[in-house]
Amino acid sequence: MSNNRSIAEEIRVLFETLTPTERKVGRVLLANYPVAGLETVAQLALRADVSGPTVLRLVSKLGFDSYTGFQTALRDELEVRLQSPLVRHDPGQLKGENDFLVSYASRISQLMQETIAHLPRAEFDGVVELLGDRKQRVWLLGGRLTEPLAAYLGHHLKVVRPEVNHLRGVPASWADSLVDMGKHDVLVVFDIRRYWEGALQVAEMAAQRKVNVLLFTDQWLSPVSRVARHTLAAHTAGPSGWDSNTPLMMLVDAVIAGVNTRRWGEISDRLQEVEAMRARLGEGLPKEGGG
Amino acid sequence: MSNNRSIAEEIRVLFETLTPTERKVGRVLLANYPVAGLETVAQLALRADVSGPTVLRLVSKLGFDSYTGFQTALRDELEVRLQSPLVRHDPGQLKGENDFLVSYASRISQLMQETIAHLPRAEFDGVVELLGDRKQRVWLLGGRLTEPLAAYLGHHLKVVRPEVNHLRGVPASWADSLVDMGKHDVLVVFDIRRYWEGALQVAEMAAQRKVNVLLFTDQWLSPVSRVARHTLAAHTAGPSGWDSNTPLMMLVDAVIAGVNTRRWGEISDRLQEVEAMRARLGEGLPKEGGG
DNA sequence: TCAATTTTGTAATAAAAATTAGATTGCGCA
DNA sequence: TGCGCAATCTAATTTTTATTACAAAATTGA
Repeated sequence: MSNNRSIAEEIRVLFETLTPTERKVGRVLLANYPVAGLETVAQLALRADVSGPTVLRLVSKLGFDSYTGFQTALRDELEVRLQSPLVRHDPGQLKGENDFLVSYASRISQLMQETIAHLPRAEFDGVVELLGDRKQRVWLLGGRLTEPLAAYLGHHLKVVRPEVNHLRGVPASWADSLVDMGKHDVLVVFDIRRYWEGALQVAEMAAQRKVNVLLFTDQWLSPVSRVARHTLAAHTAGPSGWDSNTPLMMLVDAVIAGVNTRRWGEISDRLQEVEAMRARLGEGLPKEGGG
Repeated sequence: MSNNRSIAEEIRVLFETLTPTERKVGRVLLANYPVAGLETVAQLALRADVSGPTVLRLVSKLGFDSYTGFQTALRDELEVRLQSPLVRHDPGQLKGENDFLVSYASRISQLMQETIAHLPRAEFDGVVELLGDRKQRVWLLGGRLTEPLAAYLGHHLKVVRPEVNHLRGVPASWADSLVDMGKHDVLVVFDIRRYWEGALQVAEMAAQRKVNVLLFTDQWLSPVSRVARHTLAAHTAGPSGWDSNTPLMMLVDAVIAGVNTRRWGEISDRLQEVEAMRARLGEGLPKEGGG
């Protein structure tokens, strides 16, 4: 209205000056922009869990003298946006304070692109192949910071295949598992700087027993790569020195998507079963299951 | 109503069978899809130079029993379209494996951009502020799939501040912790679809005790957002695709980065410095090499 | 703690919209 | 030419929706 800022931006700018409930509306609007704003006042109010008048007050603060006017503006914006096929996000348009987040994201995007560019396809395929193979047993091992990633991968694999185990607790206890492993086992190791001696030892022992060792690591390659059948390296050096594990997460996500997509035929049945069970169990505990 | 064809397709299919004036409406609708359909009957009628009832008749032929229902369908379509579905388990889509990784990465990049673009800066600041405040105690709570993310955040926070706790085990045991919480506690909740009832209950109880509830969620906003002091929403994926938690991970990473250096200006400047240096050094990242 | 102020929701009201009924127009065909 | 039928519009009606006024609740500051 007043200026040429988009309504979304206007919301962000005003955000701090809004009352708590008005912020709720703002959040819903931004999180589902702009569709949420095209609903009726009552619907939007319901979504945001506030009353109608609160929605109207926010719209008024945004500079519109009627909800209809607000919607018209949204539609006009949308029309322009949908015309040009390449949506221009114009990250640089927001000046000053938003720089940090925006450049953070673009930096990580860049890291992700690098990660992909340097990743041998054969390695990726090999990993997907092994993890999708139901005749293999899967064992997951993570370091201090990568443990969560291992758990995340485990959760997703458990949905689509049996025999997914997570190595936890003290290293000594892993021997029990290790002694039974052979060429029908896959050991997935996560190891990034600073590399962890224990991981190398376990991986070496496993490799000796013909276990298929898969490695998720950073671009400087954990020594585990020497014994790994396949290695996936993510570029993790974040901005300003500290590491970011987001690119590694993307690799994990990509592997999950790869397994799911490639094995879709096989897993779709299993997925429905799992869904049904989960529904009956009433969306159970948040805790990891196996071990 | 009808099948799973998009409304636009439906119009094209029916086009031959339409009366002359109804076709006018159809043309306007297609030419300005779907925005034209989100206007009022009268507005659309005016655009197409027909009367209101003609519009209604077309809508009726499309299989809707009310104009409102038609608009709802349009909005739903639009919602899906605007959030760029990630990986569809469309077997035909996965032709060249090479494409898979590249397009996967670029889609995730896009999701990350969207995430950032929709994120109210005040929310991010508020989260960093609270998590960086050493006078607060921090409690982490994750759902089935987000538990690892909570753990990841926890690991990093522990490095830079005391009093970081992870709520694990059965929900009942959380009561022990909950009873001691107050306005000097921060409860960080991770909750993405499908939302978890337990998380809401805990968050509600916590909020009642004046605990600062922080929420990491997806763009559809967990109900926890109703009681959360600050909400960070990541754009994950479309309903038909596989969810990717990478954008959420990026948010976590960004928050960690923010907490690590509470001084914004320095980060921002440093970031730009690093960028500039990198440009001048021509991509000076270390190549892969043995460890 | 209590009063002042802001925020928020409820419920009544006004406005606008969708829908329907019936009249009118336009068109093909004997 | 004029009858019959489909297509379309006008205008009345009903329903939905936005809006407003006011009361309740929450928050703030002393």
